Amino acid sequence: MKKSKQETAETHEDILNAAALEFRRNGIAETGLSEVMASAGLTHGGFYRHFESKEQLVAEACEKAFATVLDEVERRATRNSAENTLSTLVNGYLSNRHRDDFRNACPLAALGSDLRRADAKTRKVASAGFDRFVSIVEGQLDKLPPPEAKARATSIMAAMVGAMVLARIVDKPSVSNRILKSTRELILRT
Amino acid sequence: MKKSKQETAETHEDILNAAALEFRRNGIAETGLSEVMASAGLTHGGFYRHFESKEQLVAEACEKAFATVLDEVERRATRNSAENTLSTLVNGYLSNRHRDDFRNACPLAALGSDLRRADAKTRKVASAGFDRFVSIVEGQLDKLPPPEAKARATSIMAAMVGAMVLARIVDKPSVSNRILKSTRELILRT
DNA sequence: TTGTTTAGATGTCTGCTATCATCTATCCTG
DNA sequence: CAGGATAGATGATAGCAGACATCTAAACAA
Repeated sequence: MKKSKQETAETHEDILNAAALEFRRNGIAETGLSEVMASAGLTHGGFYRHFESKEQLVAEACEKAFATVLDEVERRATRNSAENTLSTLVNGYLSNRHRDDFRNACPLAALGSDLRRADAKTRKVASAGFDRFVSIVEGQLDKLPPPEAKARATSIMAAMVGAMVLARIVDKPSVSNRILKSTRELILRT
Repeated sequence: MKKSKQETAETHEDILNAAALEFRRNGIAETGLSEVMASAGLTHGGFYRHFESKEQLVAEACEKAFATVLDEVERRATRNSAENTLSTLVNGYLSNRHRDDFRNACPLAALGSDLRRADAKTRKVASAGFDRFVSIVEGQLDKLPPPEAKARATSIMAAMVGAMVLARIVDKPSVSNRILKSTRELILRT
């Protein structure tokens, strides 16, 4: 049942995409390898032809998730630079859709406390993802001089991630919506 | 090896304190019951004399952690009401000590993505803890009228939790410190 | 004091996990 | 086209998890 090189590469991507989704939705420790493989349409046995350990899968899946999400955010941020894209970015991040749909969810918010406990390689990936996210936000703050812009972008990221984490914990939809709304206001007030 | 009623109650508290610490430090799914019991100075067998399931332990341990942390925050917030206690509260939360020591860590930041996946009872406890935390912050915003104060307090909580989550993920201490500092500034700028 | 209750220790059970061995059918190289 | 290489399926293994049965010594009620 050997597959061609291209098919193998596609399978590798399938596994990564499945893992990136399942980890964000159900947590890293809570997601078994069989679950990931089944979600990719495979059985558990072929896993070690593609990855040497679960830790490596975690690192690669996080990298994939960051790349996908940040490419999309960057694309929308740089599309029409004349508009006020900061509010577009913030309103997109702090939206009900982002809260409820994990297919393009930010790994920082979806895996917050899991990433802290991950191995060094995964934390490196997460740190790089955070840095890139800050840079994108910073690019929307052209009114501020660079040193202040970086600090400001950093604090905006913190507020957005925290709001999303809390909005998903809380069990009353009205409170969840209030968290998102008030944080949009905190960030975007003039 | 039966113990007196008072000793039994003390043991129950010991288990709760051990669980509250281990869950925050290592995660809920990552912490086994034997680990909790050993941390409380016991063996795994006696567990079901005190709790009917791990889920119940999680709920009670979260409640305990919230109560301990919020009592302390409230105590410091209401001590000298003449001072600017908002900055005291924010600087205390967004401190290196809070980031590095899990013994009195805020469960919202330490268990962020774990709480979202917890059972209904635990999420209810977490939601109540969040509400109480917001009320305490709101009490420090006496310059604002009530409706705005609640929204503002909510966004401050989001920023603090997100900053703490990120400060623990990132692998460079300088970046971690920058996250805490810039978020203090975002919240406390006039 | 005597008999009952029970906190906690020891040990077991079932199920799930990550990891690996083996097998087979297909790809790819020579 | 022949033969080695390999993607993925099947199956096994070892370890750990939560949950529970049993045992015992001590607390308590009579």
